[in-house]
Amino acid sequence: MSDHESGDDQQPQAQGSSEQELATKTLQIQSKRFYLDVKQNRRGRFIKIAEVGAGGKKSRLLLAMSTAAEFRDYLTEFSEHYASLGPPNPDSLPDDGKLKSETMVKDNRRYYLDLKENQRGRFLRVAQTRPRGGPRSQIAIPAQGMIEFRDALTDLLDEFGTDDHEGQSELPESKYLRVENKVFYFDVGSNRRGVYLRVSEVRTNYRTAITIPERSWARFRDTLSEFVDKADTKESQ
DNA sequence: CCGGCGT
Repeated sequence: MSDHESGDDQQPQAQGSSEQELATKTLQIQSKRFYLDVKQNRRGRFIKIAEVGAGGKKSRLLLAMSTAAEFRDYLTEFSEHYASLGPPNPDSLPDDGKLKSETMVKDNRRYYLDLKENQRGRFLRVAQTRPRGGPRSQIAIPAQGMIEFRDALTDLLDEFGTDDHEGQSELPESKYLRVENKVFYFDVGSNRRGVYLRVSEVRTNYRTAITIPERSWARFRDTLSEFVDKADTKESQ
C-alpha cells in the first residue's frame, strides 16, 4: 500500500486489479526521496522508480527487469566516470551540457541516460520516451547518490531476478510506410487493457493517430481486404 | 536545503 501510487501507460483508465507489488525500497538522496517498487502484472515484471522532490513534485519511470539490470550496470559506469571528473567547471562543459550519455531500448521505449551539470551540481538524468512524441517522463539522480541507487537496485535484482517474465512474446518492432507524401508509423504498445497497434500519420505541422486493439486486428485486415478487392475489380473492368 | 535549459 504505497502512497506514491498513480496511473501508468497511455489513456486514463480504471484501476486494474491484477497488478501486484512484490517489494519496495525507499532511498533518501539529499532532498529527494526515491521509491523503487518491484511490480508484476500479466505482461511481466518490472521496476517502478518514483522520485518525490522536496516540494512534493513527483515523477516516475518504468523499467522492465532486464532493462533495470542494464541500468544498474550503467550506474556503475557512470559513477566511475563521475569519480574521475575534476571539480565542476562551467567553462569546460560540452555544448549540450552532457558529460556522458548512454541509451537503452526496450519494447519501443527509449531511455536516455545523461550525466549533466548545472549550477546545482552534477546529476544523472534518466529520461524515458515513447514513439511519435508520446509522453516523456524523467527523473534526476544527484550524482553523489548513484552508488547508493545502484546498490538498492542490485538488492532488488538479486532477489527478484533480471527476467521480465513476459506473459506474451516481445512486442514487435515499429514499422513505417511511405505513401506518396505521407508517412504512416505502426507502433505496437501495451497497457493493462491489452496490446494495441497505434497507426500515426505524421507531417511537419500535423499529427494524427488511431489506436487499434489487438483483438480487432483481423477484422481490420478483412475490412481493408474488401476495399482492396472492390478497387481491384473496378480496375480490371 | 534545493534542483535539474522547453513547445
